[in-house]
Amino acid sequence: MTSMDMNSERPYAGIIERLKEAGLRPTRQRLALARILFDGPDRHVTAEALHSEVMEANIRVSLATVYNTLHQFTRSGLLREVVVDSGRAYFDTNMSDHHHFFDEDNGRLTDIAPDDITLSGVPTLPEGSKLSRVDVVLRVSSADK
Amino acid sequence: MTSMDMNSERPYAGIIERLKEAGLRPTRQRLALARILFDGPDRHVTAEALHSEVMEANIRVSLATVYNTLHQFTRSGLLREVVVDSGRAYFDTNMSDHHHFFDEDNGRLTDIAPDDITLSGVPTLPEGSKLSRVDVVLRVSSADK
DNA sequence: GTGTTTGCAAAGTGTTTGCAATTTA
DNA sequence: TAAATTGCAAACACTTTGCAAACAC
Repeated sequence: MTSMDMNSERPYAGIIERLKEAGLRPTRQRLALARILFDGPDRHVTAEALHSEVMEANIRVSLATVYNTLHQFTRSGLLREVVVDSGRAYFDTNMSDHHHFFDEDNGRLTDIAPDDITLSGVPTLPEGSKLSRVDVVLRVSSADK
Repeated sequence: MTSMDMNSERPYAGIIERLKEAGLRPTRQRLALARILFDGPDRHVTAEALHSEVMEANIRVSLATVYNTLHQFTRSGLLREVVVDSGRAYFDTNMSDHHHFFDEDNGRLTDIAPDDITLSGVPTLPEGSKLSRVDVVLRVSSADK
């Protein structure tokens, strides 16, 4: 008995519509990735990690397709990118306004609810520019040994 | 004796001591880079940009040395890295507590004084981790045409 | 002299792209 | 069948590294 009983009859219910709404054909690869990403609680993934995960589920998806899909999902508003590392891209399924802890030792991201932190007095923007987003990252080290 | 004069007679005055204090030999390459970085107002650079700049000054420094030097300076507390792009590293000569505007259209960083923005109510950290830094990035698009 | 630093070129990492083959509608 | 999507392998951008030659003290 697995914990996925409630999904086993119509495993892609909802997800198919979600992809269609985004104008993306519900292909085998996109469905597998979307299911990993959107079935369950919010997640933070890198392309490599998501690729490993989908492979472990015995679904063959190329790494190139994982990259393409992550960007399509981002463009469609299903994901957002979180910049915390100058060497790799992270994606977040939580599209609501919030911030992050980033553990520099293990590369793990954790959400911070917007109520848990307050940012006030946003300064005047440089001439002729418009604010597209505010990112707050609390960098921590886990130093766990 | 003080090293307060920034005139052209002793172009490296101060910088040499600064490198020595950091335990770094004042080589031709390090002096040239340090001068570009620390003579004048605070700056934000990428490795490529700094390399171009030093080359324009007719000082031959390899890109590998620029990378190595940026990291040595960072380790020594002369620079800090600012993470705003998942594809390249930015370095900031301003070591005091402050935040940034990042223009996503032209890759330009601008400092925000800590008084111009207030962050309150930092949440409890995950179990067993310690805060190493708080980064606030206001992403803007210049959309200048 | 001796240990440090440099430059080169090669290697490494993460990511994107061109295009033929495959799949979807 | 027409258009979208995939996978591969090659190309890319940025960064790091091994090592012999050059340099600083």
